[in-house]
Amino acid sequence: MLDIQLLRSQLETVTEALAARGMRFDAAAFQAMEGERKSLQTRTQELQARRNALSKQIGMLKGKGEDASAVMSEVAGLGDELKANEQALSALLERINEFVARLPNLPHESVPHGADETANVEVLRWGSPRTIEAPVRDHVDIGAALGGLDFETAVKLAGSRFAVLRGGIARLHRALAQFMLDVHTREHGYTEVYVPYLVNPASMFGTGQLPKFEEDLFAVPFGEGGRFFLIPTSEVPVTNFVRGELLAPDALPMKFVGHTPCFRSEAGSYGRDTRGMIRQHQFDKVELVRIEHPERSWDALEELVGHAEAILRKLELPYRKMVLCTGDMGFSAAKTYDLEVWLPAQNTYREISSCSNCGDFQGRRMQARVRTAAGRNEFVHTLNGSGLAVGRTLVAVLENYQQADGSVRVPAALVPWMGGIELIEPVR
RNA sequence: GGAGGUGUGGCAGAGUGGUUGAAUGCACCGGUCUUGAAAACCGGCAGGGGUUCACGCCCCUCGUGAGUUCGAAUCUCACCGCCUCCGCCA
Repeated sequence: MLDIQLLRSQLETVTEALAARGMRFDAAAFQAMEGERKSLQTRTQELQARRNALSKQIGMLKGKGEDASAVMSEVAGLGDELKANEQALSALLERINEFVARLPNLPHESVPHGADETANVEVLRWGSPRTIEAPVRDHVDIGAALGGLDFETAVKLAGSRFAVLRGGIARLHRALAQFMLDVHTREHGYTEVYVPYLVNPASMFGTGQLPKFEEDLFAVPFGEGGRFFLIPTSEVPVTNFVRGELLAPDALPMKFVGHTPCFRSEAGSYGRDTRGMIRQHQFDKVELVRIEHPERSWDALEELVGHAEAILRKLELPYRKMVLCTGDMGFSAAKTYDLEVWLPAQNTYREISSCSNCGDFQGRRMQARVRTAAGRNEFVHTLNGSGLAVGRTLVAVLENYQQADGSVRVPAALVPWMGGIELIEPVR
């Protein structure tokens, strides 16, 4: 959520910044609502002040045993107008709030300008694609040959965009997640967390999925009129740890790593990535989340990306590091690095991690603050990044480590997590 | 599922219709004292918003939302969380 004070005082600057993100911001509509709010609020508060003063008088008079009926009838006359004003004001405030809640975060000054992903900037390329003896097969064929990747059964069980894994590939999938968790906890200082996969609407608001992106989520009705949402990323439950909290300075930074399934409706992505497990309704992800002091968050972002990169390096998977341009960033992000892994079958790099600093955007939505040394309360800065998307890492390993005989080598760093297995062979 | 209790500032904890946004303690900040620290003492200290050049004035907030009342932390209702007991299930 943007600071409404900023909207009031720097309307032009904000409008420009949002335009860079491809967001058409109706400044006139906002100003109209604000003008109305101002007069309505002033009038309402005048009436409230009058009522409070008169009521206080009644109290004093009655305390002294005097007659208060004249004052009482005067204050009674205020009732209708006051009530009407209060209702109009709260309705308007709700409208303004809803309006502001749908505005995305402002890009950091270091973010390149551009309309879409073609304007993203490559800042680093690591590793070189190994030579694979022709023909190069994609993970779907590799998985089918191994008998470990089964989309037909998944369709029977659930539908398209789901997968069933078996044998060595299922094991590989588990090993990858465990490996990532162990590296981040042992080597990068993150605290492992286990969290709910269903969350309430307030949590979804806190990280920015609601109110604007409800169609991307799976909802589960519960109780009378209540509902849960399936998390689209563990960023949601983990970041919301601090919702509504006023934290002591020494409580920060908080560094969490969680492994959860993620659920996305993928509404609007109908023709895209229909083959294989690149884009699924359910996938596992190991997520890094950091709650930071405002002045530390930009350093923290660089660290965080490095932690995600470390996984790719240990697995010896070639990747490149991109800075997303203004037009390609997510709703809550102030700056985002994407890590893209080399997929030989697609002969290109594909996103496997997205690491963002959200600044105070989520902190303000969550009302999560930290008491600074100066005694002021500031909204915390929040960061999150995939470290990594497990399903896509599985795809990357299958494709990059495929061998001519149809088997798949296990990356050396992963062998201990595979119980010593170095080669994935067909399921019997 | 049934019965009862409870939800107040960073924390603990008073407050049951009227000059209470809220006693007190702890924590925190400033000062006195001290070579320094501690202790003691003095002072400050909830958040958000409106208005003002400023001093200030005003409004809202005691889990959330409705309601009663001239006036609600205090009364009523619903919801949410927590605690205890009973039942049921693992």
